Amino acid sequence: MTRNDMFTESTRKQTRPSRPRYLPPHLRHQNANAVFTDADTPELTRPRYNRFSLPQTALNSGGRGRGRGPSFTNRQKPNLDDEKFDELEVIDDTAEGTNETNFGAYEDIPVQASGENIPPPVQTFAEIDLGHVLKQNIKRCKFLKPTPIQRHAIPIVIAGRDLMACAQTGSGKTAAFCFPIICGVLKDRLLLSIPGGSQVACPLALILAPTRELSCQIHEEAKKFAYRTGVKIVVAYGGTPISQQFRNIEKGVDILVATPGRLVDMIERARVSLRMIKYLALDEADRMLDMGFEPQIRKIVEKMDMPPPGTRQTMLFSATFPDEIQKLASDFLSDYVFLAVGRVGSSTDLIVQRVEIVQDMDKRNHLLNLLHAQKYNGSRSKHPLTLVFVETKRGADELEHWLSRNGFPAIAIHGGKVQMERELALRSFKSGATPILVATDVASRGLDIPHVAHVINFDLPKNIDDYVHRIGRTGRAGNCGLATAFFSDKNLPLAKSLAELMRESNQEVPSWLNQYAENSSFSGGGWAKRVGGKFGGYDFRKGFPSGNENNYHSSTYNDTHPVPATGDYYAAASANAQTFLGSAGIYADPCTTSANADYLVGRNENLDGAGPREYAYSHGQVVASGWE
DNA sequence: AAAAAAT
Repeated sequence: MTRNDMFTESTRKQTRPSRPRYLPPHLRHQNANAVFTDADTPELTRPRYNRFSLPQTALNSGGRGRGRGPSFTNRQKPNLDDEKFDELEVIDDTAEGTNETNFGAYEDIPVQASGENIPPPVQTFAEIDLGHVLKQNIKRCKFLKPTPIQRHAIPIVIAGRDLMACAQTGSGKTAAFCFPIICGVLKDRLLLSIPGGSQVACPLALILAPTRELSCQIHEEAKKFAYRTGVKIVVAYGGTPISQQFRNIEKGVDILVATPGRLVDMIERARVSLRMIKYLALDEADRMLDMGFEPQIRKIVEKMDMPPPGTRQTMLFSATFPDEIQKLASDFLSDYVFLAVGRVGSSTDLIVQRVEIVQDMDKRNHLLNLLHAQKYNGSRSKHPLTLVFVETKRGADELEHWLSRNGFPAIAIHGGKVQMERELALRSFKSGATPILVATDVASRGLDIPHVAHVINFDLPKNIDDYVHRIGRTGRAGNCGLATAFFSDKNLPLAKSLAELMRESNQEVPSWLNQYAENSSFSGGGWAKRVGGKFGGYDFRKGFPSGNENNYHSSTYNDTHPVPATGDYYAAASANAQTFLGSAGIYADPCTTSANADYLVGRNENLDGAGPREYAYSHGQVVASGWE
């Protein structure tokens, strides 16, 4: 089946080229700090291309294959005179396996930068002093022009600055941090005498990722970028024997790519030391700093032997950067630049988002209908790759079996499977052998799976940021994709933020969803309020983009005790009170009480029928909720 | 309440 068949008539309507050029709200009256958009790009170098004509073009391109853009491409033909290189699998996150990618879709994307003395962006790779070998590799990787994140981030990192960047995985961000790291490692190795033959490995750079599969993916890419530089890159993650990974490390390691648990293990066994770290990169940083991960990351970054901020370079990347995560992250950074790149292939026009009301008991049948429609809608050879997200591991297994029993070859991936099964599932999906992958959030972030045509949120996530990451698995590298969500009663808390997100990305919002959103007292998906509009985030050092006078962010963000002595607070003395407030980006001291409460944590109320929860209020509005 | 990440 072609992409063409997957889109409904209403979809076509939305993607008319006549739509006005979208400008993110906070760029409309822009003056503060540096803002670069393509308006800064000289007219001659700008492509004759309008981002908003892309979906239309792509949709009508059925005869020419899947959603490709117009005739131009930023890709060269592969350089075939280098056989060994070509043996390496090319899976950089800006590629889609084909040699043609809609890089034109990147050109029109605004980039916002804030911070002190921001190094200016470049327009070409030639302007950056990366050295001869790296330039060769850039050519081999068929990168002709840097993507927006690369144009901005690479000069910042080369200049020695710390960086917090909001950018989608499909935007070329892996290369954005790998090239300057490899370049820096090459220079540092000349200056430093690395002890040889030592039992303990001392990498110069550390790249951390939240899942094993993602660390593998980054490793594969980084190896390609470092080809023939002599820079040694090793990956370390759990679920697989540690002995082989030790052997890899013993051969020397300049750049270590790792998941947190296995890294801590190796450090505690004194096989790895972080004392030589000059570069630290956290991929999917918002996940790395969420409640479950933060202590481990803090341990690695602050309590082992890693040099402190200011003596190393730290880079944080994520598609979304909630305010409270930025606060945590600023502990790791020194005088950093904040970059926000407008989303590509995530919640932009390239992904058509649909929401349907489906109650839990009807979900299976509804899914089957969708899959049937997909199957008989012109598909002759292959079923399009469909990624189905569910809430639980058990739910994933059950749905896998149920789909298989009903004639749809499906395979599940979740953290309850052993690593071999996980990798098998991913391979089987990628190859098309099992064109339906049922996944938990293990697959929601960072993974680059080419040609995912359809993401189905069988169970919607609690958090709008997770939704953004999940649908970002389709519409990669400038191609278009479809995302369908099953919205049930349980998802009421998400109504408002989902409607907002869809509106921002020029999607048709069903009237019932707007109705739910209006009636909802929830300010932002239950856990955390999203700010930043079209961007994945907004530099929290500037405060809220829209005038919320009642916030404590801009003035106190780096204060270890940010609660003002005379603040009007009330926090219930429940164990989770602080957590809830923290999740909403609000700091509260549970000992501080006041009759004039700005923030109040109520216990065990059942506001939406989804079960009793705790709620945090500000002036009568729910600002956070969660289970006790 | 769930998921991920070490054994």
